[in-house]
Amino acid sequence: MVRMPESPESRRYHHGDLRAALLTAAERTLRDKGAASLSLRELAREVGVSHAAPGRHFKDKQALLNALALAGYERLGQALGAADDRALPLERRLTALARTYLGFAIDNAELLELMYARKHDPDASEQMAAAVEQTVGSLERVLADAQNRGEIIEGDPEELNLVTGAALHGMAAFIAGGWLTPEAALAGVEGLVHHLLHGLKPR
Amino acid sequence: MVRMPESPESRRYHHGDLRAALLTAAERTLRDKGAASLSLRELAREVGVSHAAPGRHFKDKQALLNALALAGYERLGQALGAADDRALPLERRLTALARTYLGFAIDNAELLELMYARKHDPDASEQMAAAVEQTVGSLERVLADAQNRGEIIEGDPEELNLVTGAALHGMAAFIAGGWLTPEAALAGVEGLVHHLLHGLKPR
DNA sequence: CATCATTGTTGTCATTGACAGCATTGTTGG
DNA sequence: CCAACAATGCTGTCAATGACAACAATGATG
Repeated sequence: MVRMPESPESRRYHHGDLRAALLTAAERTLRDKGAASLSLRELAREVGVSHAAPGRHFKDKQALLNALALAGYERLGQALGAADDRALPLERRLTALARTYLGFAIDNAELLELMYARKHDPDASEQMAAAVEQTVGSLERVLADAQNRGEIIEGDPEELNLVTGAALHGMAAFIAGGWLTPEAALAGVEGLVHHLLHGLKPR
Repeated sequence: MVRMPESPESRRYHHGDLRAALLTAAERTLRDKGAASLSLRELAREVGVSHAAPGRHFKDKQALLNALALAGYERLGQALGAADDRALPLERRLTALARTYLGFAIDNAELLELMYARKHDPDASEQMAAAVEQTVGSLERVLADAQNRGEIIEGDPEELNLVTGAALHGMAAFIAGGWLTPEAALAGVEGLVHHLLHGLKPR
């Protein structure tokens, strides 16, 4: 009396792609109910497996979160890469990049918070580092190009990356943290980039 | 065999100032072992009270975290206020402010992360909002003064606050998140402020 | 000093993450 | 074709935790 499939496709002993299913469910829960109320057992229930099944795919809860964050960075990196049009004039190019980043922050506030909150597993961070690099790389590329073209000042690229990155990151954090509404954020992008490029001092 | 004080002053039925003791212990734990491993019961043990005692002072765990964050904002706000010298020329004044903020981020990385991660209790946020306002206020004051003196461009103050605030916040987040070492951060402050004021475009 | 609000205490519950041991399935080499 | 064997799931169990209820000691107040 054990083998009694309740619906055609459910109840296979092997789920097929549990890992992916868990990640998907996790991200949905994250979006709906926040990172706090993310429980492995709850996920298992949602996906329809036993409470210990997730353990086969994620060593512990942190591993699940790491995977989630990694996926986030990959999507963000890809979005940024796709949004970067080298043909655009600097200010518009940067604005487009910023808009994309902030858009991601708006649509994935909770996820972004997760991504920021690294609990550096020294091994998981290899992949992570690569993913992060790809997101940061987009910005670096824009600035490097601009520097090569003489559109922005010379000087240590690291420093320029830092300023620009910090400003973008700060905005995104404002959004993710709820200090800034999506509307206000998007409305401010243009000004943000402008002021970054032109400075606050009168010319 | 119940009433047997193990040391002179310990073991009073009423702790005297449990609330404060809990907050202190919590902050220490936060600093040492991170926000994740912060348990009410553990705190109770450290302070030497029963596992349910904290419940008298904090409705639930989140309330404790809120109180912690609030205290953080108060300290930060005070530090910023104290560091702001209206007599200083703009760039130095701003740099001093930034240094103070980043210093706080360095010394209280975990706490800062807590402060960013608001779970808006609509009531607790009144006090919180006031505390936040005080920290943000420092920056606003500097920029408003500068604008009055014609040292920076005119235009919507909100927008200027946003850019500057985002850049500072971003740096602090980099520190709190471990992407930036304290040394690198402090070394970059000067450049950050400079680039903010003067812009990235050549003059 | 009798009453009552504060503040602690013990006891209990459901939930959770982690792990151990076993069961089922899929795969691979003989 | 099938006998290992690896992967992947399952059930059972544990200790820790947050939350709550009922009760006890203390302190404040009229």
